[in-house]
Amino acid sequence: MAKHLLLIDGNSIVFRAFFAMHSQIDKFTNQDGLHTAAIYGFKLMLDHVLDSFHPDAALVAFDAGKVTFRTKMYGDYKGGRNKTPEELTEQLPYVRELVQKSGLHSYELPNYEADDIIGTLAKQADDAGYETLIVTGDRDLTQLASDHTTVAVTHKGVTETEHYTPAHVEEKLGITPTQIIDMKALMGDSSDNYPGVTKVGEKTAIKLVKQFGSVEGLYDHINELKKSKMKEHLVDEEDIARQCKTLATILRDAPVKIGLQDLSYQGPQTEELIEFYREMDFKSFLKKMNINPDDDEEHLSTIKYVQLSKDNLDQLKQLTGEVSFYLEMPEANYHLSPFAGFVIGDGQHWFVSRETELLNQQPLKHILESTEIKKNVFNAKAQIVGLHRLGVDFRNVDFDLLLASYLLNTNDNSNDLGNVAREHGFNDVQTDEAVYGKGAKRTIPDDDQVFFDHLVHKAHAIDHLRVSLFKQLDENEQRPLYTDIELPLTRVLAEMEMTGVHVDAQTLKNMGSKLKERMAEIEAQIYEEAGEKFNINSTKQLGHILFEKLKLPVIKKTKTGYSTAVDVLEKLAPQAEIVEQILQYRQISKLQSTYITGLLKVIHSSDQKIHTRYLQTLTQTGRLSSVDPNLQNIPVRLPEGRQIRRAFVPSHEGWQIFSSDYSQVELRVLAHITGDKNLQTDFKNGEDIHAATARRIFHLQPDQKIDPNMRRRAKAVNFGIVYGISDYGLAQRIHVSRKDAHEFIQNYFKEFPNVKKYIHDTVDFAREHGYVETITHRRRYLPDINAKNFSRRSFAERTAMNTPIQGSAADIIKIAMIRMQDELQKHHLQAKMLLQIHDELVFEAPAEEIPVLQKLVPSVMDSAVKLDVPLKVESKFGDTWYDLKK
DNA sequence: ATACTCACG
DNA sequence: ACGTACGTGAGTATG
Repeated sequence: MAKHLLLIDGNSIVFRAFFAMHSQIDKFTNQDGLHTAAIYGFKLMLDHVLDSFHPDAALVAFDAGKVTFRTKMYGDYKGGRNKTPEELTEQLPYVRELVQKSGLHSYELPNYEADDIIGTLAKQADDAGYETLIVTGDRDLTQLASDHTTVAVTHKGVTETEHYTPAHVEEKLGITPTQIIDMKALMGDSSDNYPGVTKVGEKTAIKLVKQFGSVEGLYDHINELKKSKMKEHLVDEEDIARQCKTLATILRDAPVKIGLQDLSYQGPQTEELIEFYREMDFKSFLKKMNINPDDDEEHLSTIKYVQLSKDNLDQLKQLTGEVSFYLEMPEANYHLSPFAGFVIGDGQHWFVSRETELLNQQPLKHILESTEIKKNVFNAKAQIVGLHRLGVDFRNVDFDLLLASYLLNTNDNSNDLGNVAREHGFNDVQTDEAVYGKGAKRTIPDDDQVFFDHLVHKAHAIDHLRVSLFKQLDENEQRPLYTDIELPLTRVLAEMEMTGVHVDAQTLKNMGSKLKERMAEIEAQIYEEAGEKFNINSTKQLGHILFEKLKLPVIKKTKTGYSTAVDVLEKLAPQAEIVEQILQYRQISKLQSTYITGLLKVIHSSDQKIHTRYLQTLTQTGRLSSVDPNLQNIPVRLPEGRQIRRAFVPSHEGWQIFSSDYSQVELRVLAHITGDKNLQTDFKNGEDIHAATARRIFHLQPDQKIDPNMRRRAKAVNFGIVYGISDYGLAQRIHVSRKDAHEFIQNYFKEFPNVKKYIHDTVDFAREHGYVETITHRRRYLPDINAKNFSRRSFAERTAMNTPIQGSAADIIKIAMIRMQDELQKHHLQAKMLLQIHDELVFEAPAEEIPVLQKLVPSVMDSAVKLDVPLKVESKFGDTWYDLKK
């Protein structure tokens, strides 16, 4: 068998590792304050590579210094680069140490780059019949790919790589690996700072290389090119092109003083590595080696506690001030989870028990229900629901660690108390995973000591973090958001979840059997057309049938094969009958699996209701989400799917479903926060906003009729503005040319100049402060806003403009929900709020209350906040969620 | 576990 | 020239 050689581009991997983890740079420091993210990332990459590639020989090549033969030849080579940050340079010696202790050789050569060392040794290896793997963060090295040399380029982090073989290069660029040199010579390289030929980019470069084979071939036949600007540039800049080719060429014969025989890989020096990991604080690697990372480190603190039973409950009478409380429910779904135990205490005295029946006994029940005694918790909604199931009405939550942490930073959030505490610099508590295990092995420990100790540390963490998180909320001007919106909302959501929505199982079952018949018919037709049976749900098998057997044109690819998504199939539908049938099959199978069997599974047998959970601390924008099941995506757009809503019925005879929704709330928010006079005028005049937009951007006369197609386009532009527009995206959506789409957008900005200004200002604000805000000071941090990578940065820019809009709309409905719940109580209504679907509230109520709701609900919703434009609310009601009528 | 597809606002 | 709209959750296939 051929020998295997591993060549690693040391500097480029270190750079990649450093910047991949840059957002968490301060988390990766060891006890001496040394930054370790790059070392850590390098080690991750190393493990990952050695897992699948078992080298007989291995080398990590480093750059020897700034000066190389290339800089001597071309002074600006790699010029203009930012200075390497100190946090990175300090890590380089340790990376070398890691390399050596991991059993790999390292090498550098004055005057040459790591690339040249790799190119030279890869050539020697090819000649000697080795199989070689090159690992790098630098795409330039793909020019080294050959039949026996694969180049793995790191993708996102450092462990995800894209493997370049000559075939892969051919597929991606349509040229051979060595022609990459010619391509780069013509197009230049901005990061290495050499220019290439003026106005020649990747597309043109590839075209020329394909046509002439190489830079030399091009200039031999330059006369064959038609007269053009491009030709002039090529002729004028021949010298530049030839020089760039030299710069772009990785040497295959650098004067390296080592050979393949010097590179044998013997595996890691385990003892020394362990010592090194300890020094670096790499606990996860030590754990992988089954070594306790804490052996010579501090343990968690010892906290004293008292175990409660029915005989010593009286001791709790000493708790009269503020308490921290934690009821442990091992399963995520707190509507159903068993109870494992609880802890309560005031920071001085802690009490624990597995006997959750005690919670319903005095004086414990009194403390939990008291509106005098403040409670500190982690995830108040779960605690309210859990305690409700135990017969306790949990009141007066003051501090919710999870909720406060989410408001401070939506990015680094976790549902685990241990993780959240760590985010805030408090390490004296373990994660549930560390104590209970994960996956199938997850279990509450039998050992009282272990279990109670964990509970007490959790309560202690809550108690400890209270002051500092409140302080941070104050500093961010987020205290009212927490106190007046999110915390009261928690109780409203808990009540909605506990109320649940009544779903008629028989209706679903009847629909299910009809769908099943229809599905069998379509399935038979599909097999007929295809000439064989196959799994229609398998995109792989379906791709094979459509694109290989039936030879339909490939419109779009995914990273693993052919795309068979709706937009693709719709384009193919005219060409083959089978495609339409597949679309139908998909539609029905989605309804069947997600909405018929899916919903049937989650109807509680006790009350015939579905009790979803709203996640209040998940989305990046401040919206809610809904799980187990998701009741925010019940079909409505297509008539077939809409039928599902027939199963959503009131829970009492003679009651009705009532629903109110905000009309165009996001665009109204846009009109408000941009202060754009034209947009505000259109809303104040009560215009059909998409029609009004069409009138403006297509310059129609006041008396001119708006054809539906114009309105449709204007609507798409409005959506685009809210989402962070691009001409390409808009063009795709409304099937016009990119040029036309561009013009629509330009017209829009001319007509609504303050919208344009807002977009600019918001992105600017984000660049300067690193976050954006909604009208209630809800924050979203955008670490990528200054990213070097174009697409990451663009994405951050789009979210910068979208988040204040989507997030403010979320703020508004949250305020409305809190007031709504109050009003229902104040008016002694039996009506219950059941669902929130982003801009819509769904209720059930006795028929006689419907007229009351018709006035009350819209008035509460449209006055939730005062904007510079009116908020418009529309209501409907009916016997089921399907039958809603105005 | 990850990718793909598709349901909603 | 880059790579496309923003925010979610769930079911199925497959490595």
